[in-house]
Amino acid sequence: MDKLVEFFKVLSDGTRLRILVLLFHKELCVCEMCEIMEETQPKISRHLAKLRDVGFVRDERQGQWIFYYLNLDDIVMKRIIETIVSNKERYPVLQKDIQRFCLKTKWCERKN
Amino acid sequence: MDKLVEFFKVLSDGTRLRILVLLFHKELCVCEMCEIMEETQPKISRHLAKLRDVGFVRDERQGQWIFYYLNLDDIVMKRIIETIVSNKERYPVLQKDIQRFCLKTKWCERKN
DNA sequence: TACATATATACGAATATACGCAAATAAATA
DNA sequence: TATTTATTTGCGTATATTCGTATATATGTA
Repeated sequence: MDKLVEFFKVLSDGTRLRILVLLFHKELCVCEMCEIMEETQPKISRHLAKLRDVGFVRDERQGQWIFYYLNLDDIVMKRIIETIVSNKERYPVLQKDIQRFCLKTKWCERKN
Repeated sequence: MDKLVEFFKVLSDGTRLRILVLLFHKELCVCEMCEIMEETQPKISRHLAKLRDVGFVRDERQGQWIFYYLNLDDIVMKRIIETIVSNKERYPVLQKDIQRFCLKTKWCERKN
């Protein structure tokens, strides 16, 4: 249960919830998240560090950028994120993030 | 999104998660929860107060006892609890609570 | 090498959280 | 009314969380 409680602690911050929902759609580097979420870089970076520390995301440097990937192996946690995403129309902030994500034209270069 | 984040904040404490999972099965009074969860009464009471303050449970006095009911109208929140319950075998603490709940023989008297 | 860009981190301030213990309140009963 | 049982609450303590700002680190490029 501890891991599940830890997961909920992670989700109990709006910034981290938004990050996880975005990474559910696609891997993103820090500056892409800053732009999409309209948040400062240290703020995003700090929350990503927490997410990485508990293993819910993983990072991969590609040149100048560090890309973050959702890393949920747990089926319960995965289903929780899916439930939120499939009800995104009920959460304006999340919906707006996803909209900016979809409308984004300039992406940092992925190697793979 | 705020309400959802608030919900996760509630779930990010093991005691409250256990309470919600129990109340998902049946309404319970404070002393029944104390016995099932093997926790002190002030501890349970304080967490119930938080849950009531944010509206996730409601209370109803019946004589000497105050019974608490799960009060989740939100479909996303409901589904999250359902997901946890239907995977309870993966969470020993929750499973043990439910087991003690099922084996319980003496109940405080319900009026309705 | 010098500089720009991307990312992480240190630090201090403000705030929140959980807990144990003791005491207060409320209802039931002798 | 006095007592017991059920529940809540006040208080002090320890700890955790978030944020902004400034700075450090790492990589790419001129």
